Amino acid sequence: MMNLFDIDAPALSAEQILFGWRDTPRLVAVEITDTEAILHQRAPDGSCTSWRERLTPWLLTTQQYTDIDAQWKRLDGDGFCWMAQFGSWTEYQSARMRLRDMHVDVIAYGSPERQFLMLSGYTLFKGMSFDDVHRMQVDIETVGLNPQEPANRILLVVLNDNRGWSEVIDDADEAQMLRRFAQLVCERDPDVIEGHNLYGFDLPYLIERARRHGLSLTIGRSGQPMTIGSERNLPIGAINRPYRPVYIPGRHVVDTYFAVQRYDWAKGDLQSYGLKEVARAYRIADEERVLIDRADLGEQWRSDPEKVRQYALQDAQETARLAEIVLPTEFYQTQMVPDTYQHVATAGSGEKINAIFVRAYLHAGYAIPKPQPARDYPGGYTEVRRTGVIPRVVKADVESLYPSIMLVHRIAPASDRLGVFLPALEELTRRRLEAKAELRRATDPRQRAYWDGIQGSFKVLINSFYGYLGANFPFNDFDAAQRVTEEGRKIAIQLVDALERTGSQVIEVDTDGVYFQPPEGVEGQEAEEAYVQQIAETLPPGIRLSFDGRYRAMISVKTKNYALLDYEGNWIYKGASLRSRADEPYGRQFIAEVLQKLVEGDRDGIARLYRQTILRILNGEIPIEELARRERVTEKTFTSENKRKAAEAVRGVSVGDYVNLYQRADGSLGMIEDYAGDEDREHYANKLYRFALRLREAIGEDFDILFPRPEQVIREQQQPSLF
DNA sequence: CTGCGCTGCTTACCT
DNA sequence: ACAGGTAAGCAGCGCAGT
Repeated sequence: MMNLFDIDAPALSAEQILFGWRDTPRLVAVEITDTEAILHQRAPDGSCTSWRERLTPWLLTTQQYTDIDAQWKRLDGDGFCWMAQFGSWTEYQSARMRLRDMHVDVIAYGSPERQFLMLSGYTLFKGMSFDDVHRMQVDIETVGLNPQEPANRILLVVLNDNRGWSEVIDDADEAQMLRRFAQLVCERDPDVIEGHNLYGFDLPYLIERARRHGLSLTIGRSGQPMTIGSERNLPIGAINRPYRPVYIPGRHVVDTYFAVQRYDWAKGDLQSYGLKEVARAYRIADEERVLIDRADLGEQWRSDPEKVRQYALQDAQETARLAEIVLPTEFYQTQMVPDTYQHVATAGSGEKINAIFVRAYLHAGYAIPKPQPARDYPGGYTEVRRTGVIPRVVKADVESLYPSIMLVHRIAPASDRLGVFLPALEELTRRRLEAKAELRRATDPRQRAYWDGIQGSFKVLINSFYGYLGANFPFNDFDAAQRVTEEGRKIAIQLVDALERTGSQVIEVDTDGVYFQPPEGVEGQEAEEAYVQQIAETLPPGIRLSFDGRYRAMISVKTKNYALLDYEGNWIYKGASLRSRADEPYGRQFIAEVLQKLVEGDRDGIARLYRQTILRILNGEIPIEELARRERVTEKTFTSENKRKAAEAVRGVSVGDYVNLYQRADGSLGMIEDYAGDEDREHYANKLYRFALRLREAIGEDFDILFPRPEQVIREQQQPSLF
């Protein structure tokens, strides 16, 4: 048996820190028994081989607990400096329970796959591209939404894979269908199961219907059943969504419904995450898409089963194309992170970096430090210098500002005794530049997709190194994080000075980017790029400034709130006050129209639009969908005093869902599904005024003339002779 | 009693 | 369980003025 600590482990190279020290290529799964790990390897011809290795579950504590039966090892350093190793997963779990009852500090990962990969130095998918693994899409169509309702049977199951195979399973006998489903999955033996809302619908539905027939869906790689795990949280940027994962031992279950939300988080392009809408937005919908209203699927199935089959197959194929957009980043990260693809696709980026660090520390026999307690520290530099309509605007930004600062100034956590932080960041940066160069060279679409996936997986990790410093992780360091932002602010100010010294008008600076109007004489893209290059040369070594866009006009409203009009006539809105998805559509529409007229200089048009909109609201001419606001139902919705009215309206809606609420004339809130012609028109007229107020700084002195209070608009309307 | 400004809490956005 | 900064909405409070 391998013993990591009795011999001096050789120091890891930067590549080994990032990818693990085992070169074994093409591992597609690690499957766990009580005492063993089964490793599955897929050869280029598609055939699979497997072998077994010993599993030694482990946990870390800050002191030795001799009454816990384990092999205890002292790690070098402070913090979590004792490692307990166990002969089986059962023994590990009972020890973990005991330590939990003792309320002692412990690092104990609940996933045996992760534990095995961390200690062994293997990672999955080495040397493989996204399409090399065997991916299967699953989609089911049912009579209803509740599988417990006896009549709500599964009508059909569609299976599709990336080897050009598909099958639609339907049968008058539901049990027979379920058996066929399990048989086909086992025969085809996929590595990855993909689906849209798999965790929330298809897989739990299959499990429940099988249970009703006394069947167990044994579709694991070695014939184990599919199971539902306990509730976890999916980090989607700053918010968390509770969900219950489904596990199929030896395969990776990935849900494109979750993946697309993570993918869209920073972009915010999508209004809805339903498969049809997403497929349309990403232009991957079938050209001859069959559409069916799911409410009467049972009826459709009776009258035109072929149409339903076609519809379901298109769903599965669209899911496959969606996966190719939203999942490669997570797939290629799995080549680095000691965890399964399924976990990588649902873990936060800080957690992934942490797993890489901890793996390297344990390999060296080093202890894992305790995290520093949280404290606040200042962040990026933000300033608005001009508001209103500004023509001929250029955007320049510093590429990878914080990672560059960490590399140039050698800023790393003080607790990083082994020195993995900067080498890992350096290696990621170097490899990303390489991948981007390959991407530029490649012409074959598959090659391009591969290099783009690779560089994207590096980018996400690179951008998370700074955030890691200021979060609750073992190697956090708030002093280091503060030095990074301090240096960033200096550079931003230096940039502004250089621009203004050379005759530019700076409009807005935010952290690492600046919008400005270049000096007279700098006309056209070529001249603008040369000018940015000239400014770039005034910045410190290792800090790269680049041209990042040019606009016919910018309407600067408030910090982090502005609209851009490009030279093709497209608008880009930035900031919550201009583009919040929560805002009432009529207000967003109003703001968009005002901005358009503002850039055209049509002030009279703005005044007319405002008055007409108020009158349309008061006359009930605006549909309720335009008046309602979108809200996310959270735990807080039901516990916070601020949300009392909303809580009453959304009773029965589950946490995590979005609802559309409108205000009734009696002041209460209602869901638009229950709309009864009782909206509070006065409230919506006043709200329009508040939308206008958001643009006050951009409008300037005319504001009160263009936007009188709604009461006054009404008075003028009643005395038309005065207007 | 009403209206106003303030605080605290929450969400949604930007880099 | 990557970060801080900004805008905006709502409820509740105290205060001033009626």
